[in-house]
Amino acid sequence: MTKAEIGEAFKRWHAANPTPVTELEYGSPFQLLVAVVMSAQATDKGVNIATRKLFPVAPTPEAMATLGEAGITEYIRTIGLYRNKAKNVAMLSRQLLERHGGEVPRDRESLEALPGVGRKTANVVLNSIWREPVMAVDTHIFRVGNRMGLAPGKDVVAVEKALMRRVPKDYLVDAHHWLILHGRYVCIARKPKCGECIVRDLCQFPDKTD
DNA sequence: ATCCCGAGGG
DNA sequence: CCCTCTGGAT
Repeated sequence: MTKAEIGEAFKRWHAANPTPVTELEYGSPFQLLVAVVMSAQATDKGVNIATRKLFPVAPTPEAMATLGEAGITEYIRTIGLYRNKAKNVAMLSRQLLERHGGEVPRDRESLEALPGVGRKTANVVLNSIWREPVMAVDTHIFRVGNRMGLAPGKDVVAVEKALMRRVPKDYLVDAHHWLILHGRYVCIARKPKCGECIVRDLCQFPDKTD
């Protein structure tokens, strides 16, 4: 895609959805952090079903640490990788209390030092809570970036760098959510709905049969 | 490179 | 049945 085509694509996504937000349900930065950790290789819908019961019981790092790994497990058994996630969320809550006064740190270094938090999750927190211009590249964005020719790359870091370089500055903060939603509902992994795609004419691989 | 790991869709 | 879902740690 050319620079002009990329600008046009984001212009359309912006027009269709001016203020995109995550579909994860949360009531505080802490809850967003926990929800994102739990969303690894799982659907937002599935995470929301679990957190709707978990967050009222454990809305804060204090309550979550008290609930503990075993307690958390009972609420998230229906989510994939639940053993790792329960352990990470319990440890992460204790670490927030011990090192950060129970607050979610704003810098990437501190975030990535938390158990279960890697580059992608740290970027989601920085972007969703403080609207910082960073790109969290997940399974959807990696696929869309490569499939469209928007941001080709062999690994997620390569795609992240390509997006940071190619997405127009004015659209960078919201680009994460537009790309996620596009990947989730239109540019689906198995069978992309090219017939419903608003950027089809800008894409390098539109499905001609659709 | 491998493991973790349930639910939903096709 | 197989693939996918807002990955991270080893």
